[in-house]
Amino acid sequence: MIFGAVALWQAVGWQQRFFEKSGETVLKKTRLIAVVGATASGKSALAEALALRLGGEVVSCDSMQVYRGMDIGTAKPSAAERERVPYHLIDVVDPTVDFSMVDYVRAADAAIADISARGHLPILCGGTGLYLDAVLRGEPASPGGDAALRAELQHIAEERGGDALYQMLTEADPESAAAIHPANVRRVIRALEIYRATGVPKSEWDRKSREAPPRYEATVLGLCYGNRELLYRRIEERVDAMLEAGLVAETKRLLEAGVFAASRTASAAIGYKELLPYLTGDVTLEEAVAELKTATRRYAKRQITWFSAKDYVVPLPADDENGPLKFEQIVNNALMLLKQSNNML
RNA sequence: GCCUCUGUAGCUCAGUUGGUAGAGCAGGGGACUGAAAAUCCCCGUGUCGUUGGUUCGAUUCCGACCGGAGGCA
Repeated sequence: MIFGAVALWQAVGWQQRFFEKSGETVLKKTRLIAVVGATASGKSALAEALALRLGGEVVSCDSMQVYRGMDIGTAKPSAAERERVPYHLIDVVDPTVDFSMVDYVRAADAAIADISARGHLPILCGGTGLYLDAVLRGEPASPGGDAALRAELQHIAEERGGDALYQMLTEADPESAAAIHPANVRRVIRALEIYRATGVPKSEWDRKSREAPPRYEATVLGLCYGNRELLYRRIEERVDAMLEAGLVAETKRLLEAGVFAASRTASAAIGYKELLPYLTGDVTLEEAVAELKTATRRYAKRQITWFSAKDYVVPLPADDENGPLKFEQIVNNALMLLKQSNNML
């Protein structure tokens, strides 16, 4: 019964199309699905299985997989996996480039349009919640920051302290100030930067983009674990596997290539960041690995918090009272949920 | 076998001149609109090893016992 539906979807095609609705010609939004969840929750395998069954192509939704050369640490799909299903937005920039949310949205829009135009189903897959959010909602209405202004504000924070900077924001844009914690200097700077550049409060820009209609007809599946211990075990195993696959050597290579000194974002990647002190001889490998596992667990926790707060995420359990579910079971449940989501047809 | 030190939160430890206890780490919860694998906020009740005794009251003092570390033999 599921396969009947699939055949129909494929026959119709996924591309954007117009249709008549009470005498008006309306642009039908492009259909896509997304698989999200914490790191190591099993997103990639599920996305691949869905792509194979639904005639889809995977669009990575990951802030670090975009970087070339950062392969093991970011858990990119293997060559074999990339042969089975087409992948997009992996290895698109050099690690020295500061890639951001807006760059991602533009690249993702293009990839989605391309996949859809070929009659395939775009399947976003990844753990960078902000990026997915931005794709669904559109890039922020507020303008990008000016490097000189940002540097100036950064300087003030260092010289006079974060409180002084926050005081400036309170005077210029009290509404945004109320929503930002004074200790979160990075956010305070961003809000000030927007206000200085446009004279309009950040909160105003945000409201505008929040009210924009959804850009895609999306179903978002969120892999989740009732028993967090299970997820943590998977994280542990995955980190060990990465080390076995040569994560230390990869980190060393990137370090020697000057990548971490040159980039702001790539050098923040979990895995490399924790192994660096080992390579410089400041901690033992054992200590570095323990730190890496801890950092990964905390990252997973932040992802869980993010995704569980999003009302568009449809929970897809990866376990039950008896332990982990079989992979085939998860895939079947996913297909069922996709079928049930009433905008799927 | 004897002597010394030690046993307090998942871990490492602090502390109570006797009035049932607190830090760091781990962990938990949350925020998040151009750095997001980032950034930031909030959260500490545990048979104070066991068991007797002294005491109005013991985790704190005393004894015994059971773990652990070291020393002497």
